[in-house]
Amino acid sequence: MSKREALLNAAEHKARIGGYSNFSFRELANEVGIKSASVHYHFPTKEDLGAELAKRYTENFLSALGDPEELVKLSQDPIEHYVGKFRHALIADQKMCLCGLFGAESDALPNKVKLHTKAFFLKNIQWLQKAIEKREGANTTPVKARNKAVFILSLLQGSMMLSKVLDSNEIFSIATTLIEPINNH
Amino acid sequence: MSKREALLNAAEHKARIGGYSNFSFRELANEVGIKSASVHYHFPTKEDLGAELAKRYTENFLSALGDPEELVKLSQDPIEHYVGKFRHALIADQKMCLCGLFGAESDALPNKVKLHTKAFFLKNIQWLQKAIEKREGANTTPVKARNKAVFILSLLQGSMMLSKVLDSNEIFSIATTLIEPINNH
DNA sequence: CTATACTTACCTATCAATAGGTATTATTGT
DNA sequence: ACAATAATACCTATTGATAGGTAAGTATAG
Repeated sequence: MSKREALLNAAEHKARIGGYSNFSFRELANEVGIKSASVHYHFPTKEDLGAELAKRYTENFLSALGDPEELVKLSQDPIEHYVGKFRHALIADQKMCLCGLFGAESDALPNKVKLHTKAFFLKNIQWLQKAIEKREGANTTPVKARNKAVFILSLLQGSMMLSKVLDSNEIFSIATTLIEPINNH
Repeated sequence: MSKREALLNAAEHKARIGGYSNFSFRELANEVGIKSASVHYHFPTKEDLGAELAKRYTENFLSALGDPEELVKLSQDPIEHYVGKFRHALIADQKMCLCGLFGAESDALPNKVKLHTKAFFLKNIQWLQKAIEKREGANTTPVKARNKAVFILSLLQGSMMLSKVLDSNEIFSIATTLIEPINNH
């Protein structure tokens, strides 16, 4: 693993716990075994590092999701698939969604970081909208599908946060169980 | 207004934009016109200030909500009333819920602050549970009402965050419009 | 006289960032 | 093949700003 990757991994770990201000060049450098000044070689400023972090997170998340059309073709529920990715982040990683945290503090974020965080949400809404359109076929419209996408993403982000602060994975289960009745409405 | 109150107000403003690390003793002192060392007279440590902030926010929010039983008696929908408080925070204040932000970064918060943040969510779930029980009478159970409470609070917190990062109040409207179908389920 | 509400004057730690330097490894021109 | 060039991946040392926190002193009101 390159030092650059190691720096991003260390930064992601810390950012997913306490946000943008929860990682510093010094700490990251110590963790990967270089000097803090050398971090500036890979990332000129902290803003650049933060932007790359959000960008990489978005790319990894979206590529892990795959194509919703493929899932529907294989008779898999893409929404359940989607919820599973969030469940994994919460239960296995025991951490928040990086962009969920960045999103909450977005008004205090450097511009580049904010833009990449925004892109995460737009791309996720697009993915969900397509998933719902493919799953429900003629029973929905682009607007209705997009509204459901916004609803699902909001609920997942919110319940993830509640689960973290109340230290209870059950909270996430409760909230996500109530997604289905909405979908069938 | 006392300096103590002014400090809390300034801290709340900053914290609701960028979280716990977005306010400092120096900045707060400058804003209210005292020296940073004098802030320690009112709040021994930043942890104490943060805890008081979350505590005061919770008290103000709960007392602004009033008693859900009273609302039901006056034929008002307590859930709509509740959603209105969040809408106000987002539209009028143009800021996140303080505890929504603290909740997202709760694993990096000093203990006292984390505990008061946790209390905010427990008290809000209790309020919503009672509201649903009073509104739906024999049509619900304590468990079902609590689950709905968790669902509503998750959705509100999540949609508030999405609205902030996407800079669109419509997102909040879309997400909250979909609360009612769930309630009637 | 004494508690309240500050002030001045510090401290130590940490922050992101910069300047200037050193090996090591690739690339390129002849 | 070999030397010149340049990019890669770091280093030490330092800057100016900012962080939270402390001790000792001062003004003021009851």
